[in-house]
Amino acid sequence: MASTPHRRLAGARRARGTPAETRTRLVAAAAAVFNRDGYHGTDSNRLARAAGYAPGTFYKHFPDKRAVLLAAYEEWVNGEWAAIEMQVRAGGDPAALAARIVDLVLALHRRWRGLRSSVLALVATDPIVRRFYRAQRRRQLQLLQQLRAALHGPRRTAAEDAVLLYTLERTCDAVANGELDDLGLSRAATVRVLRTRVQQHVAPAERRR
Amino acid sequence: MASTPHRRLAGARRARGTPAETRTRLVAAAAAVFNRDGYHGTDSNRLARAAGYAPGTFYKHFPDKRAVLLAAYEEWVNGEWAAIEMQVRAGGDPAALAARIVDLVLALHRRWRGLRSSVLALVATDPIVRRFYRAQRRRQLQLLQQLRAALHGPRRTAAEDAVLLYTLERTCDAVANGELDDLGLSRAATVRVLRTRVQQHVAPAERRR
Amino acid sequence: MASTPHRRLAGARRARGTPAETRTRLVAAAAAVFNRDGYHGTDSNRLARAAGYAPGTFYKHFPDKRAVLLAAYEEWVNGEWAAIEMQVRAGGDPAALAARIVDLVLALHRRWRGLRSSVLALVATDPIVRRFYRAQRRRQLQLLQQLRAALHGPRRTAAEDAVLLYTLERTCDAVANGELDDLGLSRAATVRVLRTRVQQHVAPAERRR
Amino acid sequence: MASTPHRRLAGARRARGTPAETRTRLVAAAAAVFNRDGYHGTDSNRLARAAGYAPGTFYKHFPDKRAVLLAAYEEWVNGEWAAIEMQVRAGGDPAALAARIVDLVLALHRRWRGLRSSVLALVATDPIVRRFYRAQRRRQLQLLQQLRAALHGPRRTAAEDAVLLYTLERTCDAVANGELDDLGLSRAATVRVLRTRVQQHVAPAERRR
DNA sequence: CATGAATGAGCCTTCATTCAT
DNA sequence: AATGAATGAAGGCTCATTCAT
Repeated sequence: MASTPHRRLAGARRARGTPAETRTRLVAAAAAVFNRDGYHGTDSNRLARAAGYAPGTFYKHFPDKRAVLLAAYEEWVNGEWAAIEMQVRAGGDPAALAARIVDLVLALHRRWRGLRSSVLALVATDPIVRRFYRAQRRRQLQLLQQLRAALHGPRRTAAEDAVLLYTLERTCDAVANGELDDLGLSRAATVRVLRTRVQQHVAPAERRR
Repeated sequence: MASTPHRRLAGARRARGTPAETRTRLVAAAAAVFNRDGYHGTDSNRLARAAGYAPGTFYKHFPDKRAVLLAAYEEWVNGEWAAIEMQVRAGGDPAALAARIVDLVLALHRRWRGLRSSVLALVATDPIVRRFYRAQRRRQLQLLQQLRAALHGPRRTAAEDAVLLYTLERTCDAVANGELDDLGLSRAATVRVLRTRVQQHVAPAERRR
Repeated sequence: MASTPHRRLAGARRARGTPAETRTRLVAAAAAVFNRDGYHGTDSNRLARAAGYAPGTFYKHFPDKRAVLLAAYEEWVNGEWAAIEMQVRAGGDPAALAARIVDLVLALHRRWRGLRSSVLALVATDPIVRRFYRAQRRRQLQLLQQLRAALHGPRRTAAEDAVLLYTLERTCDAVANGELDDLGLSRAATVRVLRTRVQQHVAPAERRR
Repeated sequence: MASTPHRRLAGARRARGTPAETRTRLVAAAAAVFNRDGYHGTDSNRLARAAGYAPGTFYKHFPDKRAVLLAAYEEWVNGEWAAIEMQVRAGGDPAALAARIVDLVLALHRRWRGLRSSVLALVATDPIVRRFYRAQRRRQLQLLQQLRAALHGPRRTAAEDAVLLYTLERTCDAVANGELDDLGLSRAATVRVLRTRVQQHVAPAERRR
């Protein structure tokens, strides 16, 4: 009874779940913290603590700080695609679908603008983040093509697709960041412009105007 | 051990010019270094040395690192505007002018992509940089309106103007960053799309197609 | 050049004890170093190294350099009080007790003159140190009153108490600093004067002279 | 007329007075700034500017920052002595004289507490300041003896004189610093205690009480 | 698996001092 | 005599990362 006096406490060490669960928690917490404070606005200790772990645990699951950012971003991109695909499968007439997609993208950019900014801040200087980011873009382009095909939309060059994506992304960021409000522009009007752009790009040109 | 703790060898080599000249050198050097290494990739000592000065000199001219970034960015924006206005004054038919402006913006984004990225990296997290950045945007919108007026272009809403600017900016950044090459897209084709967009937005709609 | 700017060799040698132990070591080392070199004669890195730690460790335990000074000073004051109270409890006739207290205070001022000077150097300019310092003084005044009561000493006004404390403190500092030796005065004689002052102030006036 | 185009401006260089005047201005400005901000709270550039000069000028008149402090302090001590001697020469009965001297010392400590603190902050760590400070103390002791002689006061040992000086000085500092107010003690009562001490020490013991 | 004390390179900034003009 | 631009060592503090437990 007194033979293993330390055992009980030592044995009571946290074992809060499988490694996968821990990793998931770390990524989720990191996403939230990056989103709030920015990549350069936190440190890895804070990320670990936000997930309820000690600093060391963080480095058991990620080689470095950048790695969680990438993981969080990947999760985000996957989520965005899944949501868009769900909308596409939900069907509806092209105009309505385009509107729903714009709204969706906008909402996600809004919710995760800080995380997105964190990624962008590294894309310029970090080759690995850059490669990762562009890989996501490639998949995005493919998705757009599939979407157009599904809707029996018009032929578009890859360049046109890319410009549309940039327009959508950048404008959504602007709305999400509050940049438009700041400029005294109407958010609603801008969203309408965006919807039109997406529609015209993606939807079959039924006797336009 | 106390008394006068810093009996340094300090000294001053030369007085290489007026404060204005020094400031100019510091801003120019900072622009180049930020452009190459990114805001978070250098430090104020390096910026000073790049301009040929000691660390202390830096702080005689700027309260902190952010301040040079702002100065460098302001210089850049002014330069861009001046160049665009020069093109506008040079005149020519709208299509050609639009093309020249797109080329110009593209070249400037290409040359200074790192500087631009540095600013963007801070816009998300630093309120002062954000305010500064948006003030520039406001002026940009005004310029665009003037340009359209000068060309007797069509009526556009402010939202449309903004979306055009975002499209132009983001796509130019993408080209400048090499993102397009990376995606296997033709830079020339993309530029052509951009030119068309700008033309249609700004130029009088003479029997379009 | 960016990516991960600080891929350091960082590491941790050992976990040499509980945070409380580390803190204690840091305070003790800081007391010694301040005592030797003065507050403005060292820096936080040196304080950490003196305790056997790296610079970063210091800031895990104190928000800034001033905080250790305060901690070290508090420790010192507590030690002085404890020692005096021990003497009081040891009892003895008032004259002898007064003498022992003066000797004690003197010894402590002698041993820690540099630390005391460090605190005084900040009291004038740093509001936080000032508040702290005066709080200690208040407790000192209370202690003196209790001492007088315990000895059934004469009534004294608070002003008289304060003047006695100042006399004791300042003269002890002078002796401790070697100021008296420097002035060619006899340390023993001065101590005798002090003892008399304290005795007369604190002890019952049995047929004085 | 055009032969010496730069002469006029170059010749118009400031020549605001003799070196002695410049030095005096520098010392006066330094005294004021040290008094307000403390020795470690300003820098030599600020001292020069406060006197209306450029940084370089400062070092034409003083070998280093410490030297002005010493000069300012010396000036202060001389002023205090001169004032006291004036009071002594003004005569009057010993009790009144003692009161006037206490008031005088108090007023000067009050006015220049920051300057005094600056000196004290260095005395502990800087041998040169220490030597200087103690030389002043020696002269002070002599003055006290002369004062006692002039008043036909009682014999006192040098140790007693020193303790009186310390009491006077430290208590005046406390009053000047606001320490007493802070402790909830009456300034007037404390001053009365001080006056009595000085009187008893210096004045002939006419049937005391 | 998790902990968290410890690390130390390095960033930002200050300021006593110099020297060419 | 005065100037003031320039200096650069060093101080305060951070944070990505490690490793003994």
